[in-house]
Amino acid sequence: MSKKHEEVMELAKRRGFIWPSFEIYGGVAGFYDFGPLGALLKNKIIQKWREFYVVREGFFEIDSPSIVPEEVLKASGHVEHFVDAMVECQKCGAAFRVADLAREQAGKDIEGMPKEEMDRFFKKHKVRCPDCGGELGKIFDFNAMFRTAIGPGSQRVGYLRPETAQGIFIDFKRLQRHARGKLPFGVVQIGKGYRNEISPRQGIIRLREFTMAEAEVFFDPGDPHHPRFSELAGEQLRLWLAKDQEKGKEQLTEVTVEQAVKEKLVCNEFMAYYLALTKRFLLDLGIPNEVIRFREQTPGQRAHYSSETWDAEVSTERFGWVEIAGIAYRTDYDLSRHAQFSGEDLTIFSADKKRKVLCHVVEPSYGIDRPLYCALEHAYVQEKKRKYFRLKKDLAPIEVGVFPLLNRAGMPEKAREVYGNLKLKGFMAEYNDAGSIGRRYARADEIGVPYCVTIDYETLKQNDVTIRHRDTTKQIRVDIEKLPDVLKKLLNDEIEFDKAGKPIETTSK
RNA sequence: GCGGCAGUAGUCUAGCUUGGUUAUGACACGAGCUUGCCAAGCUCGCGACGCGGGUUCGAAUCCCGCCUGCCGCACCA
Repeated sequence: MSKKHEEVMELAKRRGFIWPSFEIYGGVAGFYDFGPLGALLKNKIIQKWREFYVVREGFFEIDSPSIVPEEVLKASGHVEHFVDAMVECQKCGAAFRVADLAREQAGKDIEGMPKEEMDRFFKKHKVRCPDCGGELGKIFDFNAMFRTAIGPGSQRVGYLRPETAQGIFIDFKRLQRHARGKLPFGVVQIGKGYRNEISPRQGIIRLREFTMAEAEVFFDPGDPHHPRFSELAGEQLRLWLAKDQEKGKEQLTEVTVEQAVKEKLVCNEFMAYYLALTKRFLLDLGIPNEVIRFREQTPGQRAHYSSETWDAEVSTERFGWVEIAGIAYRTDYDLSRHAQFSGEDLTIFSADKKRKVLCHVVEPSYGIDRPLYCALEHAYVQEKKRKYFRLKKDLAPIEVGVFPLLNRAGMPEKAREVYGNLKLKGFMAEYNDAGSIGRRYARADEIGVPYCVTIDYETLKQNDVTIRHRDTTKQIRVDIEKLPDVLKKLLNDEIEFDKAGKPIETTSK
């Protein structure tokens, strides 16, 4: 049992980052709420992701429904691959798709049959375990999508989306027009996805409802060159190749992005580019390089739509290597399926306008909840006297704490004034005058507040304040008029702490 | 989903074996006092037996079901 995980979760729970959902009704496994600080943190992670993919990559962001009619997910292959009735052998424990066994042993297609009927059908046809001949257990749904009915009456079948990607593929015709027919172009969607896990157990790592951020990059399969490949070509990647995994070798292959493509370890520039971008994103969340690796999925592990997939994994104390993002080469699978099922022509003109092509897709797909946990775990610091989240400044839910040194001589009033001004300037600030100054610093550290401003006797005389740095507990003095500007520069890493004001010595008891 | 163990204030915890006063303590939190910089101190206060049923005169304590968590198995497209 990992002590760190327990401490991180205890702190996260106590201070309002993460709570089990539906607690007063006993809770439901696989669901977590983000409390006030957790919601702020999550939004900052999402915002950072937007900066990477929407601002810098220039991808279009859309927002489509999370309830999806059945035809879409039939076309995408999810109905076939997600909603399987399963049965387990009671003797050897092997699990099988009910539909497969019925076809093999009774020669009948029972897809869509109610479970009770399937049970009767299995008894009637004496279906046994194909591996050991053992008795089979009760039939159960596994890993199903959440099913629902759209509207009354006819009850059109719908599902809660298992991924946001389909919303993008569905809109392809309008999106490519929005891109004015130019290739490549990318589209992203950030939103909830749903997977009805059988027994989610790893806390926030395996949720039944989770936030995902997905990008679909459309390109001409005849021209798989990323226009800005050179920008990331030199980035180092640590790859765990499928062939090494199959041989049971733990060894990682360290190459540059450029080498990865040249040596055909990664199938094309788009895939390699987004591996590198994913690495940069994780580093930017404060996750150290040593705990990041890219694992190539073996053919058996890959989803039905993918011909090559790399998982970005982060090592955690509690859960080992955790998949944070998947970079999948979806080929033209989705577009061709939707073209086929909808009857729409989804081909477009190639860059040279000489050919009609069906775009290929590379998909960097991220969970948001998992990196949030990883960022917390890797930010958690236990020092002699204090334990706190050393969150990156641009992730900290509260940016600045404002405290009066003492509750007398007009200090609280002055502190509230400073606090009010900082809020007006857009800072996520918190005022606290409870207990002693030391307690306030400790409470602020705990939730990762990078800077604390203290109003003391000097403030009242010379209109300046101290700023305290979370990581070093060092302090500087800064004029109140300059405070917002200095804080902004500090938070943006534009200035060094020691040079942002006059360093001061404090006398502690 | 199967088997084993567990669940007491915001957090940690005593009590459970052997049923019986107003459920223990600490920390945290709030108010007041105090306090010249890193969880100081004093006073007061808030706050819990996971949910439901059963046994019993009486249940935190014994029994059953459910929920949740942990461990193992299975599952994780």
